Amino acid sequence: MQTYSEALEKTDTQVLLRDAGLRPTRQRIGLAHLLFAGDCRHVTAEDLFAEANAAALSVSLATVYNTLRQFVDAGLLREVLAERGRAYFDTNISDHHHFFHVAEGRLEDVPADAVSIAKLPEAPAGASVERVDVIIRLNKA
Amino acid sequence: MQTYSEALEKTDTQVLLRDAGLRPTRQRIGLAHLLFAGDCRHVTAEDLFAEANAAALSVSLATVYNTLRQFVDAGLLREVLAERGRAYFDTNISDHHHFFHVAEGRLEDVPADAVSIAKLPEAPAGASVERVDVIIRLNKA
DNA sequence: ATTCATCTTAGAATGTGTCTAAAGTATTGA
DNA sequence: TCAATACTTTAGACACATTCTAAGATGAAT
Repeated sequence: MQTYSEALEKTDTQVLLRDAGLRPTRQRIGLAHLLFAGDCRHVTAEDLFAEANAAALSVSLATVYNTLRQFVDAGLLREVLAERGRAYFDTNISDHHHFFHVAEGRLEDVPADAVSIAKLPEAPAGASVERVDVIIRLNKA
Repeated sequence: MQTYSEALEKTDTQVLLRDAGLRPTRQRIGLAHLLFAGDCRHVTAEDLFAEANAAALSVSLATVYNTLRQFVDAGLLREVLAERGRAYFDTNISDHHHFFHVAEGRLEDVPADAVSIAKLPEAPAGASVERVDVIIRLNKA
């Protein structure tokens, strides 16, 4: 049995997936639900895989990787590179920046209006700016 | 036979290493020479390994990795994370930022004075800012 | 020269992520 | 509703960058 609000959320998730050009399969719905249900989050593929298992969502690790990549390509997620050899996925796709707690390997959002970039160089000839990533690396005080 | 200027450079490299608390071994001297002889550069471990081989410097891949890490720890190099699964090492350790040409997988320096960050958030309690990385991601125009 | 700590190395191991090909599932059209 | 079709999922193999291990080599100090 599911509640009315859960049913609504599932429906919303299906619309989200369809709008992104992705078939709403059981796995994608479940993963999207885990990712987008609560507040904004920063997860690794392994994190999400573990969460899915814990939530009794049967999904393979390969599908978690495939799905994360599809969500990034569809603009539902943003990939953040903060640490050697591991990708983080951020459910907050609005314009913003990041703190990275080096010792803990943890990302934290910095609202766009907390950083002001007063001057940026021109893109070199033949190139255009896709995005400006600002990562503020933090140590223990 | 080596020229006077090469001898001087080798000596300088040895001083550099000693000052960094690293024994000036044949491998470290050779790699430092490759890295710091010319202009500022952005290399991967494999790049440097290939270059060493081409220069008839006998060194193992493990040593290239070890050495790059030691140079980063000693502040002689800066590690730049711009691409999933691969680390770049920048011989320019002065305060500056980067363009990243996504299609080519290539980094390009942006002088510090070409970017002006007018406002930055406070570090969260218990943390202090180690560095602010700005990466301007570029696509083909 | 001898000794000792440090360094290098080959090869194994790890960790993250991708690929393959076979079986499963959603969608479409009759 | 039922095939037919196209897309998905999956286990397991694979690829790649990087680190580890332990044994031999080298540099530094006496």
